[in-house]
Amino acid sequence: MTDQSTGTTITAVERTAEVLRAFAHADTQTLGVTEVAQTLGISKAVVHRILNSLRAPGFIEFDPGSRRYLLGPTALDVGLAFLRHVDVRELARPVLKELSEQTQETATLSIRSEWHRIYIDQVTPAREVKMTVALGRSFPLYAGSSSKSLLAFLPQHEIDEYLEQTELRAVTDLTITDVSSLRSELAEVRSRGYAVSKGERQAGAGSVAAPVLDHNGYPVASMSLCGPVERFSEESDHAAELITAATRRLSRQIGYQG
Amino acid sequence: MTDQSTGTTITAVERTAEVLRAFAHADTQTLGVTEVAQTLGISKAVVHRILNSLRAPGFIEFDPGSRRYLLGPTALDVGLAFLRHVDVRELARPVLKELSEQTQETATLSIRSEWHRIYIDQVTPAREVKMTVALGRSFPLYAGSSSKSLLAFLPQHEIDEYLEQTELRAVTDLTITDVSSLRSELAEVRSRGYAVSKGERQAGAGSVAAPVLDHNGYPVASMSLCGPVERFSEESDHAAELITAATRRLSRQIGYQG
DNA sequence: AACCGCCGTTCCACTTGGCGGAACAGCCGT
DNA sequence: ACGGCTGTTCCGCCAAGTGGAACGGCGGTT
Repeated sequence: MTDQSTGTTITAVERTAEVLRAFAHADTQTLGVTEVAQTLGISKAVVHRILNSLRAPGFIEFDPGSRRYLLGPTALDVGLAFLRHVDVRELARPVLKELSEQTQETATLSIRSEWHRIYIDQVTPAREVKMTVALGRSFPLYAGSSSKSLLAFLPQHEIDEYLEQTELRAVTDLTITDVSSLRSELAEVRSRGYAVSKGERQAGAGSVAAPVLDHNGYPVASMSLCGPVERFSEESDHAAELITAATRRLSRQIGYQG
Repeated sequence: MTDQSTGTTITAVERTAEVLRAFAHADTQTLGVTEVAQTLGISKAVVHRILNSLRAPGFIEFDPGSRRYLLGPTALDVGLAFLRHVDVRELARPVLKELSEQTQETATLSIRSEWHRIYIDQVTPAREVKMTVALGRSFPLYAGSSSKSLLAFLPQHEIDEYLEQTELRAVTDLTITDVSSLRSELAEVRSRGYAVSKGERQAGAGSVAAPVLDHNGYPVASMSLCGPVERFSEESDHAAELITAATRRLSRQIGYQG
């Protein structure tokens, strides 16, 4: 996807886009002609004509009570059409590649499936000692950084439900198996924005993971960087930085507004 | 709100709106210039310029792989801005009036508040023997058609959680107080699309209710028609028809796509 | 490899559609 | 009633937008 356009543009169309964006970014539901004109630095007459042109197709409505304008339901149609087509795996692919190259570690993408977590993609570095994960294989939602980064950002009642119904069986010697310790760890993950694991899911494996959040702030995926645990002592701060920046970018792309 | 515009319009702006709508209504994520031009009956050169103009502000993106265009994240921004300001009570008001006039019964609007249901609006007919409800008063989420129509359409795990923690105390002699009977009733409500109550919440009161679903398919409100139970024996099929049509319309207005 | 059809992109002459300043009409507060 | 502010309309002007056609690239077929 490229957003650099090189061809001819139409000023009236560009102004239309700016008018719609003004409504998207406004604190108030309604905007007046004069207000929009001042914000965008174009004449009232032009703004009025643009708004008028957007009324019949339903992008804009006029409130005669306040004599101001607001977004109409077609705005929502178009927005939801965008959502229907978002495929997080496709969006994440180039990001995984970039992360793996930058760190020379394995980058993974996981999603939640019911009360489990599944790896759905990975990019491994061109190096001999590295981690690889089994795509499609399911792991418990409490063990490892990818799991924790998903679990931590679920709505509280879903976390509670999960912790209530799940017996925290050790996956490795280092897995957190005590509920109140896990709750503390989840609070830490939320506060930091990313999760760290050193041998909790896979003995000898270190990893850093952060969630990809959707427009509802719901964690729809988790991205991680992982490798042999020795390498992760030195790299973990840098990896954390990269992974949070990458997931933040992806989150925005799928509509997250936090 | 009025969508009949009477002032001057700009052709380029109108075409922009049509281009965006073409993407919203397309079955495929991507559309080509030629395709859009044919659908809308305008020249390829114009379509190309419109799409190009919408790229920098993020409404449209170009996929160099397929050489086709798709909606960009600004489309979602604008759509979500519409959602931020939707007031279901305001949207529902004219519909409540219409329903009450058509049936000569009381039309109500309820929302869920935690594990309760609250009446937030009503329109009563000009007739002496009629129901009125206490706005703002809270009722259990299992008793009465409005409650059942909200509960039935919650995600399964929320239903389970509610039924697990709630003691089904009788509100009237006819209230369902047995969990498995209520589960059957909820399945019936989901299958039918509406709920019926005869004396379950209020002795002597009959009602038909259906949920208003948002863009996630989540029940954000419930609309009902209610009156003395004798009148509801004869009217209930007709009322069900009206209430489901009305809630379907409202649901679509707030982004429901089922 | 050459050819063809199709597509997105660019070009350019033409004309009318879009522009913007200013006037108008309506609304609200004093 | 008056004044200020807003949304709406008017109208002369010209450049912005138009659309047909050519161009360049891609993929499939022979």
